[in-house]
Amino acid sequence: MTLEDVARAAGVHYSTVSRALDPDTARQVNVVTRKRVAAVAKRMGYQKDMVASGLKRGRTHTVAVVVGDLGNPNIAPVLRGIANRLEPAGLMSLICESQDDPTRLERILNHLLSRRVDAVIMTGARLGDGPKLRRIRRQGIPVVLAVQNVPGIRLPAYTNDDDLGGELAAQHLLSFRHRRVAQLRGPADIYPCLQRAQGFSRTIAAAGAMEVEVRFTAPTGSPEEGHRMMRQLLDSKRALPTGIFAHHDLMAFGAITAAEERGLVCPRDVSMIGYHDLPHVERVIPSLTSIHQSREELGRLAAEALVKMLSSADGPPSSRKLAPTLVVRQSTGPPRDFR
Amino acid sequence: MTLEDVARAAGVHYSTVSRALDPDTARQVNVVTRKRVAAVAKRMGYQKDMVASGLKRGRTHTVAVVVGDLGNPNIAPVLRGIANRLEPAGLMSLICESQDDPTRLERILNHLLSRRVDAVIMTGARLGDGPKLRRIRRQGIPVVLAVQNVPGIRLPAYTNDDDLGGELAAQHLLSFRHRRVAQLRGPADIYPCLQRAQGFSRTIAAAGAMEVEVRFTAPTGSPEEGHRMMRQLLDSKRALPTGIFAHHDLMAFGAITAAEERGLVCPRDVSMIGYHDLPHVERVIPSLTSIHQSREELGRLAAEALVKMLSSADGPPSSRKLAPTLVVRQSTGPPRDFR
DNA sequence: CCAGTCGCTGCAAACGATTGTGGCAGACCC
DNA sequence: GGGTCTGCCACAATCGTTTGCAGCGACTGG
Repeated sequence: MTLEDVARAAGVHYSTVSRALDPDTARQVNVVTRKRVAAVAKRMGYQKDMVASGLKRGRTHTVAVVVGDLGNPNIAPVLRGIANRLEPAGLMSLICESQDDPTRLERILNHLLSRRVDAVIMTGARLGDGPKLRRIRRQGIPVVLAVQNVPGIRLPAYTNDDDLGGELAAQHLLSFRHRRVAQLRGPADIYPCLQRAQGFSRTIAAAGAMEVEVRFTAPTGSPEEGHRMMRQLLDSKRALPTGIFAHHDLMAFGAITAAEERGLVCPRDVSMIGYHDLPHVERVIPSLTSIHQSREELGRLAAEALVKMLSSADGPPSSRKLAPTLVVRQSTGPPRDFR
Repeated sequence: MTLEDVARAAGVHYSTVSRALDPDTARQVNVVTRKRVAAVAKRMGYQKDMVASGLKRGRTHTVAVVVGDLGNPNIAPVLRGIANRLEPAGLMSLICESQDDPTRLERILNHLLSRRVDAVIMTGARLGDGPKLRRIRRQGIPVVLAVQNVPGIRLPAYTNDDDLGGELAAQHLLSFRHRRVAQLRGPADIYPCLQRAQGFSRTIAAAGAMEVEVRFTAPTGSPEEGHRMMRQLLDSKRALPTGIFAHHDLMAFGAITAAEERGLVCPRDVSMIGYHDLPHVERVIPSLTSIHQSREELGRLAAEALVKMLSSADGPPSSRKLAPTLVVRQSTGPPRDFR
């Protein structure tokens, strides 16, 4: 079922059919032929071949969405935000998982070039990914970052303000008069984690409180890692911090478990604050104080920016940082001394 | 950067380059020219245009994955299973969200035809979707179902055995000697929910126990719906069941809350068993007894089947049903009379 | 030595759409 | 009435690959 079939049935040349069916060129063909062609096309169930169209026009109407880890439950809402915003623009998302592996990412990006995607949304950028992304950009393909930013990169980015998130966590602990705190850090090559750490440390230092350094950073945000890091704190000869900021809710869970194994009770003996406000953390025991941030909105903004970049020639849209909020629940409270 | 550019640089005709670079035809060209061409292509960074190739060959190397609701946290692992299995076959997944709307689904499927996708994985099939899917199938495009099956459809399906899941839930309650039970049902046009209900009711009836009918089914599996349905049970003049099977963990949460609002304690006054074994339900209070089923594996199987259908001409691969398992936690126990 | 074969490569026609160009009417102006 | 303009449509080239076919040496067997 091609243009030619329709043309034959309608008694016109196939180029006329092409023009008649494309809203942008439809006015070039007489209204009566246009109607006739449209009717015939509809009756025959003609559907334009997007592949052929893509070859000729150089537009595939496809946006690649690169995800670090599809197992991460935080990512689904972002994908949804992206897909929903892309759809009215006639675009679709091609999903690829880099599995947080630079070599894989490199291979994937090459493949995407070969597929002639119109644009790329990078949701799992790590610190070393800048050059790779710039290479894509230089090929004339718009690239935007979502969720995770990379410092020093000149690409539109739609992220949460993780520095502020760290600050909120610190302020919350300070408000309970914690004077000795620590943080369980996420991966060192993820910029948001660095920012959380920075916002937290800065605020703690400014208040003259004491931050106990934890040497290691977690390679992933799993409960096991949280458990391991908390054990390290518990096993060290230093006095235990009374307030702890985990860079991930799951790490907070693991840390709480580790504390409980030593007979410590949260929040009586140690306050714990998580990050991400995962669904249902309000029902865990103790319900987790956490930092809430948007996900679907981030995807929507990133897609929005891309649609703009694809349709207009003016400069790249500006980045945006969304403010996270603190959700206070049962896992934080005043330190023992103040009860 | 096209075949022609490479050909010029290598001093051969571009058709020779095409043959030299395709492993399937490479043996048609002399080994020394082949090496030279390969070297030149590599040096120039040539990448074949998949769009043009797709037009000529009629293969886009793209598989559409239709998802009912991207907000559902259960879906991400399925996508991961799909993507991981597709990747080594050189395929990529194009994601589309039907938002559980038949009209939208229709539009999406048409669009997919226009994009000439190689195959379709349908993860969110509802009861009325059979004809639409058959239409795609008739166009020669392989279709497989994942997660949600549809009765009477002759398509390979990779699902969990929800009838068995219902049976397990019933057996568990019976093992505690519950004699009066009820279920909070999920959407009526989702086959897995029907099967859960059927497996549950059958097992309860066979044991001679009593199932209290709840008239309504939930349009979604949200906590609010669970709350609403539980309230209905509590408000009815009939004696309250001692064991309740919710078709979704979130509905179980809502139901527990509703019970607590009436001063009932779970599991002392009423046992609650959920479905899906969502991440972290082991930490909620009370930790939820639930039915665990696979997700990533389902995606992997569906993708596997598609790859087979695309590469070989023999009949459709056979469907598979994975057995769920019961995970016993704190939200279930013996009814009060037996303590 | 010649016909037949074989290995290699070039030629050109597709795939299905888009789009610049040109031609043919009819309308219009003076 | 001749010239110009305008509206409408057909023609054909093009996007970058794939692939059947043909040509052309070289080799081989009789």
